[in-house]
Order: sequence, then C-alpha cells, then structure tokens
Amino acid sequence: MGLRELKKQRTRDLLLRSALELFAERGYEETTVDDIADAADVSQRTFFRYFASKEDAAFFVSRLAESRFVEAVRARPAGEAPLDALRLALVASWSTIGEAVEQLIPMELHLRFYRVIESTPALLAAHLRRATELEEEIARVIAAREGLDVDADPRPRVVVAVFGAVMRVTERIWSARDDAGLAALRDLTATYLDQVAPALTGDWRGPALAEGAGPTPQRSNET
Amino acid sequence: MGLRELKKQRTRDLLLRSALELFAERGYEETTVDDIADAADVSQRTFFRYFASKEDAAFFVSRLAESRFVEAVRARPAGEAPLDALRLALVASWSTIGEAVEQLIPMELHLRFYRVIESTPALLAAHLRRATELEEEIARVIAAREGLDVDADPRPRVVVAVFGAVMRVTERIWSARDDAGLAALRDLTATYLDQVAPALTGDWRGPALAEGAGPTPQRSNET
DNA sequence: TTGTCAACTGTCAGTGGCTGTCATTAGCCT
DNA sequence: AGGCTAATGACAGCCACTGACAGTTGACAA
Repeated sequence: MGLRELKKQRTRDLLLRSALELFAERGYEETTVDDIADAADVSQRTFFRYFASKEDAAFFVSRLAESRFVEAVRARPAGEAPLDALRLALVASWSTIGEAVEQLIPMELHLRFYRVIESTPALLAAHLRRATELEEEIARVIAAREGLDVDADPRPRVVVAVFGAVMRVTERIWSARDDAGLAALRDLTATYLDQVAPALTGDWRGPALAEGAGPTPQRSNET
Repeated sequence: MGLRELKKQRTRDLLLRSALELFAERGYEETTVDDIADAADVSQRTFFRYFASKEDAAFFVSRLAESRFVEAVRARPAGEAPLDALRLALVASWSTIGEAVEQLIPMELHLRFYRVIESTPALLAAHLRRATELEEEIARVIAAREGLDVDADPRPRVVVAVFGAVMRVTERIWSARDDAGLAALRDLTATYLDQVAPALTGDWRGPALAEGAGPTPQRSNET
C-alpha cells in the first residue's frame, strides 16, 4: 500500500474517531463539522470529501456491523425457518461484528454513541430509515432462501419487518438502561424475541416474564 | 372569532396547502421555504412562525390522522385481544380520518404527498421516527387496557411494534403501486395483517396468497 | 534525480434551512 | 381616536453542504 493510500486511511480514521468522540461527549447537534475537522486538523471541505454528510460519518460503524449481519443471514442453512434463521444469524454474527467494530474504534465509544443516536431525533430518524433499507435487503435474502418472489408473497417482508421491529424495541429499551453493555443487549434481545409469540396471542394471562428496568439476565452464553 | 384569529387560520391554511402542492408537484427537496412563502404571499420568517420547520409543515396532516387513530384505540372495548383491538381501531377510524383530512386539504393531494414521503429519504426518515413515537404512545394505551406496566412487561411494546411494522410494509408497497388510492390501501392493509401469523410460522408451504404488483383486491367493504 | 501527472487538499463563495432582533403594521379594546 | 399588543417583514447570522479554482504532494517514468 502506497504512502498516499496510508495517509488517506489515517485521515479518515482520525476524522471518524474525532467525530464519534465529539458526538458522544457533547452531543451530535452541538458538534459542528468545523469542530470535527479542526480536531482532525483538516479543513471542513476535506471532511466532506471523506464523508458524504455529518450523518454519514455517524453511521460509518453501523454500516460495517449491518453488512456482517446480512452475511450471517446468507450463511444460514436452508432448512431453518425464516424467523429462526434471523435469530441464529444474529447470535452467530455477534462476535464477528464486535471484532469489526473494534478494528475502527473502541467498542466502548460505539456503545456510548448508540445512546446518542436514540436520544437525538435527527439521528434516530436516519437510523430508522437505514434499518428499513436493511430490512428490504434481508427480505430479499429470505425470499431467495425460500424460493419466493418478494413482490408476490408478503411473508418475507412481514417476517423481516417483525424481526426488525422487535430489534428496535430492544435497542430502545436497552439504551435507556443504566447497564447499557454488550451482554445486557444480548440478553434483552433474547428476552424480547421470546415475547413475539406470546404478544401476538390473544391470551395475555400467560407468563408475564417481567423483564424491565431491573438487571434480570434471562439467558446468556448461547454462542 | 376575531378578525385576527381568522386571518391567522387563513394564513396557516394557505401556507400548508401551498407547501403540500409544491411538494407533490416538484418534490420536497426541490421546494425551498422561500418558494412556499412566496406562494402564500408572506415572508420566509412568517412561515417559520406557523411551522417549526419545513418538515413540520409536511407532517401537519399526518398528525391529525394519527391522533384520530389513537382515539380509536382508546375507544376499543376492553375485551378484545390487543392485536384485534389495533386492527379494529384502524378500520373504525378510517372514515373519521378521511373527514379530518378533507377538512384541511383535498384527499387526493394527501395521497399524492404520501408517495413523496416514501420516495424522499429525509421525509421517510422523519416519518419513521414519528411512527415510533406513535407506537410508544399506543403501547401505553394497550398496557393500560391490560393493566400492565410497559416497562415491566415487554408484550405491549412488542405487539404494537409488530403491528406498526406491518403497517409500514403496507404503506411502502402501496405507495409503489399504480393504483395508490384509499381503497387499495385498505385492502392491502387487510391482506398484510392476515399474513402475520403465517409469516411467523416455520411452515411456509401453507397458502401463499399471492398479492403483489397486480390490482387484486382481496376484501373490501369491511366498514 | 527530476519532471510530469494525478490525487489530495485548502480557500472562497454561495445556497438553503433556521433563529434572533428590531422596527413596522394592523387588529383590538377603551 | 388613541394606546396596547400580536403579527409581520426586513436584516443579520449560524450551520450543513456544494462547486470552482488553485496550491501541494505522492506516484511513476525517463
């Protein structure tokens, strides 16, 4: 790799890290692109040569994680039921995603920024839009697995949408908690996914399975 | 009502109508706030005194519709299962929403603008964020119905999230079709809601119920 | 090594969304 | 009629973002 290439990568990395640190410290809206550029010792114009927008920088890490998850879904054996495949892909990609993130920035910073996303309307909106795009991509993967046409059969999009909805509820609850660590997110995800069937049943007198503000890890070590 | 009050209402109405018409005609991003203000013969500053943002004007009508839906959910008899209550509230509020919208702008314009939302990333993002806020509100209503605590029991948020997810998939598909009328949306909604259970089942060899690009109204007149 | 090309960067100017300020206008009330 | 106050317009300024142009620096061949 040439010197030029190396410098470029260093600049992008520095910009990314500076951006996320500033976002996590003082907030997204309170951080101007000029601030980020100054922190990385480049001009504002240069920032926009590396990132299409302020938002683009904010979701750079998420993009990586998402692509890993899609790969994991693709790698699932054909026999599994769609919803199982999604859940197992999530479990399987967990560590892979962790490594990929850590290659760019400390995981601690990523988690801290995740809470900024949830508490910043503009970022949350962008996050949700990106999530639906992801869902469309995954719906096509699921449809392909089952030999179906996404436009002819509603089910692929519906399962993926349901799965995604539960994931988002989980993220939301998790980010509002005090123990917003990786383990807590994994446990919460499992708990909420377990609630899909009970929640859709008319009979809510079934097991309530209280799992809320308190730190009540239900299941772990599923890797 | 005084003259002042009347003039204010007229101005807001004119601004709203001008905005939506311009959005529908030439696109959201292609329309500047100055354009809207000019069309309504006021200054740009005045536009921002009536609407907090360009986006705020875009979702003014949606806000009305959503509040009607929430009311409808609240009005559902306590005996119904949560998912049924949501679906029936939707059916029940259909006409009420229509009237409320028509009071502000022609329904045709509203439907046309709906497609602009889906095709404009910034608007779609805002729409999704607003949708999750709505879901939180409805989750609390559902929880109250069942005598549960939203933070202690995951199920209220999960059902609502699932319902919302299906609604959004429906909107998306609907807006991409040629016959994007009210009746088509109603039919599509019913079709997709019917697919929740089948989609979550592992067995996808069941009834495929092909309903896609083609104009294939499945059920109507459920009012 | 050196000269040339292409890539990278900084500077500057400009647009659009949005806000604060202040003077002016116009409805309201006595 | 005249004073009070809400509504408005005009102006200045911030921030995200973009296009244009010029200067700098790595890459590569002679």
